[in-house]
Amino acid sequence: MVDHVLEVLKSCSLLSGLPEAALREVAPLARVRPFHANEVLYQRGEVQSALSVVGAGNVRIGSTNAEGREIMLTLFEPGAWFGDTVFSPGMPRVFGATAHTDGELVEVPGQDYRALLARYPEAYPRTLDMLSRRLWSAISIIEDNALRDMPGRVGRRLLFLAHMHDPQRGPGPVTFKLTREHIANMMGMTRQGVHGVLKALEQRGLIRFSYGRITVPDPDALKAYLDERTG
Amino acid sequence: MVDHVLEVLKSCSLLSGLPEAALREVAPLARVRPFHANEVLYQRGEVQSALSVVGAGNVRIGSTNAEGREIMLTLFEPGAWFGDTVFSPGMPRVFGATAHTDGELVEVPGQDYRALLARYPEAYPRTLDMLSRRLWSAISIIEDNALRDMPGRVGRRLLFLAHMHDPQRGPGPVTFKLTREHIANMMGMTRQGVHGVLKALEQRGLIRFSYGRITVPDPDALKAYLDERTG
DNA sequence: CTGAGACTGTCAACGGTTTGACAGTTGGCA
DNA sequence: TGCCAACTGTCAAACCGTTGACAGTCTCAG
Repeated sequence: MVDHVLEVLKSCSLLSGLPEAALREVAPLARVRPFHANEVLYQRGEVQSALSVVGAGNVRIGSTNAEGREIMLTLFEPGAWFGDTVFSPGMPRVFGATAHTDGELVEVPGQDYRALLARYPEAYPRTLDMLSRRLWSAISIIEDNALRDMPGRVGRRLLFLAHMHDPQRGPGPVTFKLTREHIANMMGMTRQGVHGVLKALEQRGLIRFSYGRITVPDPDALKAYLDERTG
Repeated sequence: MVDHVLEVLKSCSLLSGLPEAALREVAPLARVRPFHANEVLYQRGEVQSALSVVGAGNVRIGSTNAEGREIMLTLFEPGAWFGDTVFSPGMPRVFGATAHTDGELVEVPGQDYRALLARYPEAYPRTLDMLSRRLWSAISIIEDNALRDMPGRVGRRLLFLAHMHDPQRGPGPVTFKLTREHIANMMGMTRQGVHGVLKALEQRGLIRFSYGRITVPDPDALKAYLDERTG
């Protein structure tokens, strides 16, 4: 069990600045939490803080507005970390997390994680680097929303997901288990609007899709196309 | 001179986790850089990394697309810090900075800043906290863009600016030196579209504006109105 | 293998935003 | 003081995405 936790923690880029000995220290403090598709993992407003690492399956991060419309911010793959309040203890959670598929979470109590960092301060720079990169990603999305048209926004968001999916930037195809509606909720568009955009991208051979799935066969080609388009 | 630099550094929330002794150490290494309105301070792609603290005046952060349309992400006030690559040395700058008014920047070389943190590791938690909060702000904006309508987006962005302007959340009025076109560039809208939204908000007494200026007399009232509206 | 539920494709009508254009206003600078 | 450049208000037409609706397709559980 602890070995399994250790494997998951090792796979997490946020923790890769910590020596293995440190991970061995926290592994026993972590909790494994299996989840089923569409289960609510955290709700906005909860005050407990934990660092969650996706051990298996996918997790949607997002929130819901008063009318019940869900907005999805991103989709996390195994190895991804989240827990927006881990670095700001005492603050209520700003975003919610929902299981996208079956899977499991490894949760390190925030206090233990922070104590661990304090004991291994050499890991801080890496931690700041990871947070900082996540901030860039977020800001890039804001930027895209402001100055791209709809096909540009959707295409770039798919690239963003592809990058999250496989940070090593392997040039191969990437497939997501996303419906039109998921994408619509991610972009603040409608299902029908997404349909039109995806159809156009498909006709250029830049994406392919089937029932409940969408694949980017060549992320670099998609990126080249998007950069060429001004929009 | 060094005293003046020290004052600016002390005013910066990112550095407030460092003891004064630490700030005294870096102050001599910092460079004061006066600027004039609309001067380009940094361009996207530059690789040098520095932590910049606004000493006086306002700075626009943003970027430009291929057609030359500028998008503004935020407006920084004195005491604000930026320098997106400070925590990820070697990466090219992701955003550009332009002087919005006359003013001055205090620049600490990234290397010196990172070395200082390493020497005073007790400052790391505060640093992570600040970065983390900035990430929330960014994600909140993405969220607003996806699930609010246009008046909701503009109103919330004004609140965001008000918060940046005065993080102590004083309840008083806040004034920005922004044209309709600046706001349009910030929101990815047109000048005319912004006009309509602002006019509606003005009729409710939630904002006031004059030539090149816009003021939010009561941020809390604006927030209450926006929360009441679902959009 | 079969049915129910989830997902998808498509259409017309509607509505809100942009486009483009122009005149009026403001404020700073000579 | 007067001028010019920057900023603002406003309008109609064109455009694009949404709304709402419905039938068709796919998948998986039983």
